[in-house]
Amino acid sequence: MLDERKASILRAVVEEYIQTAQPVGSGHIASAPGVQVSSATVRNEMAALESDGFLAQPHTSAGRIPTEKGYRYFVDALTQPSLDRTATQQVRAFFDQAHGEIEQMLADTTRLLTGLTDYAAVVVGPAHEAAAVRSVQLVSLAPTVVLFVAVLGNGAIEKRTLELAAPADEAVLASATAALNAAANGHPLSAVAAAPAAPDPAVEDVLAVVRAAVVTASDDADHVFVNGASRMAASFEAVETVRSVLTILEQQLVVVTLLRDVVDRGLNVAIGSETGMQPLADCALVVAPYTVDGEQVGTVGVLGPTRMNYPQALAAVAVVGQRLGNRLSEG
Amino acid sequence: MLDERKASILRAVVEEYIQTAQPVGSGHIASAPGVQVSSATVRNEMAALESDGFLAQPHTSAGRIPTEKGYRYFVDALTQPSLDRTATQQVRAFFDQAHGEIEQMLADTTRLLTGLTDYAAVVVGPAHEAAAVRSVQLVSLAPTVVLFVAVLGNGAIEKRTLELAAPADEAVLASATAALNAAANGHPLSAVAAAPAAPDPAVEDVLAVVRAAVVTASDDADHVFVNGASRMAASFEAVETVRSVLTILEQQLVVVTLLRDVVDRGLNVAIGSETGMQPLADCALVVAPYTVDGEQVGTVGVLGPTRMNYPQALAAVAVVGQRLGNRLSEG
DNA sequence: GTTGGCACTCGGTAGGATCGAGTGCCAACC
DNA sequence: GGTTGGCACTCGATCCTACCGAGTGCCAAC
Repeated sequence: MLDERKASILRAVVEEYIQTAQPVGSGHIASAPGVQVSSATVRNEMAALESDGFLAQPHTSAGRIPTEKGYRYFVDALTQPSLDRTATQQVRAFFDQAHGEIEQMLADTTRLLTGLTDYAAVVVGPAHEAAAVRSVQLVSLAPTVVLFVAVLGNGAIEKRTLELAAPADEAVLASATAALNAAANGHPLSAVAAAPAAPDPAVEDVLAVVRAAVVTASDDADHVFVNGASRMAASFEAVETVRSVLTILEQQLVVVTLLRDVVDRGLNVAIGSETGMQPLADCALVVAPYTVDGEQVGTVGVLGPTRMNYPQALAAVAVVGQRLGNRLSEG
Repeated sequence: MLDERKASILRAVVEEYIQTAQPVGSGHIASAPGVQVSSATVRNEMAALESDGFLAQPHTSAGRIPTEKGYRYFVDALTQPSLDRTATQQVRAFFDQAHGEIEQMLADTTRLLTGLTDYAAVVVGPAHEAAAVRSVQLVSLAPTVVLFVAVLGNGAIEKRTLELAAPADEAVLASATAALNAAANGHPLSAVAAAPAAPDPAVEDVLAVVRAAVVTASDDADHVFVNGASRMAASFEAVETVRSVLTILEQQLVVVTLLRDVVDRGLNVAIGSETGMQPLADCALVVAPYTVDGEQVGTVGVLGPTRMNYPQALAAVAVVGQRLGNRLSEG
């Protein structure tokens, strides 16, 4: 698409702009290592890159800045980037000591990612729908209030508060619990809905409530972890931009959908309008799905300005996603 | 402390400044309702208020802005403020339809508060330490990995992943579970640690691990819910201020401590340096503890700029805290 | 095709004038 | 004696102008 020289000039512009946030002129590029032509030639090439839509000029007598298309080309042309030594060590250390609750671990993973990249990090956890149920229990909280608790194979817990029409005594709850365990154990949570009708009407009443409660899907939002939103404030000059981006990050459901969309499109980077969200026009999103036991169950990602350090972010996200998947597969 | 006229001038300045964010001059005050003196008199009074430390001048020929001391006086002089009709309705509607998981409800409460006030909202949930255990269960996740799950009386769940030295079979876990239930049922979680030694060494091995795991206090951070951080970006001009405030809000442990400190000092408003946190110098925090069954178990609050709408924020926080306590007491 | 040269553009900065909101002070007033 | 109108003064904000310089596009020469 682009000849070798145009490509390397584009790369130099992107790299310089990422670093300085200033429009870059032909002079800087000409004196950059790897470009052995005069600034006049660079100017010609830059003019061509501009008319091809890779670069833009804020105003006539300024340098060039990359367009979304320019960033896109730059990213696509990247060779598989790798993390530097200390970062690799940091990731290794993190996953070596990681333990305990899966939620805690996912939350800590966002912290790891913000630490590595200095951008906002997002981790979408495994949907509970898929995990096998290990144990189900009904616990009475008040005469007509019962808590349904399901322990899933990955250590997550799914619970629902149930309101019963009539009080249920311990014996009823116990036999309902037994029936639910029989139906669900080893199966996904939805199997609870298939629990067979119980002969005892009191027990059946309880089972009916449980069946109904289980089909209302657990909120996706339960499984999103966001960290480092404050880093957005360091990425943008305009407080209004910061506000609108933060507003997006606060809507967990939107965040999940966003990541899912990007992953489904087979991308690992979404730049500006590629995110499909107008408030993220000045942002770029780098994502990587992770797999547990060979199955893609979640996503890790970072959100930063379009002028983000793509090589570093890509490497960090890829490595963390990989490691997280491994860690969850053993756990 | 201040004579009637000074007080009403100070009040007028604070109200005007809260609304406009501009230094307010004597002219505006003189033409304000409730002040029946000329601007010259107002000037004299304002000069006095300044030398008493209630007002400050950004520069010589500008109007006055309130100091922390000025805000403090204003807040202390407030008569118990009340919410307007629509807001009251909103709160009532919210708590009427509130149901389900306690965590979900607390999270939704932060949304209610940001909606009411347009400031960042914080809710600290009841500590799990105090709640009575309703049920305890050990669930095997992997040969040497067991999940300890305790259901608490308020519907919350406390869980710990345990690593056993040796695999434990179902029978061992069942009898350990029984022993734990006997020890803990109806008592706070810490009672688990007092479970008597079991005769069977295999069971006792498991119990030992559980006892050890339970004493490591569950993280306070589990119980903090923050919402509306994006509103901070609307409150400040300087992106750097926004960043530092967001950084604070991201550290859940810091937020809990902050609220706790303020409540412990018996305050319901902490202005600027009263928060004790340098990055919050331009912020004010309005808090209210809430009680469940007569006992103070948590806190709700909003964080905004020092020039926040104190009457509204105080009313919202008070009402929401009250209602939340009631709701949790019945639940 | 590449390069040095050159006229041109235009944002950014600095200096200067002006404006006006607001002040402090003072003399006059009730 | 407290209050008030008047007045000189201050100083940030705004606007204008000049100027600088980084950067451009174009062209003729290599």
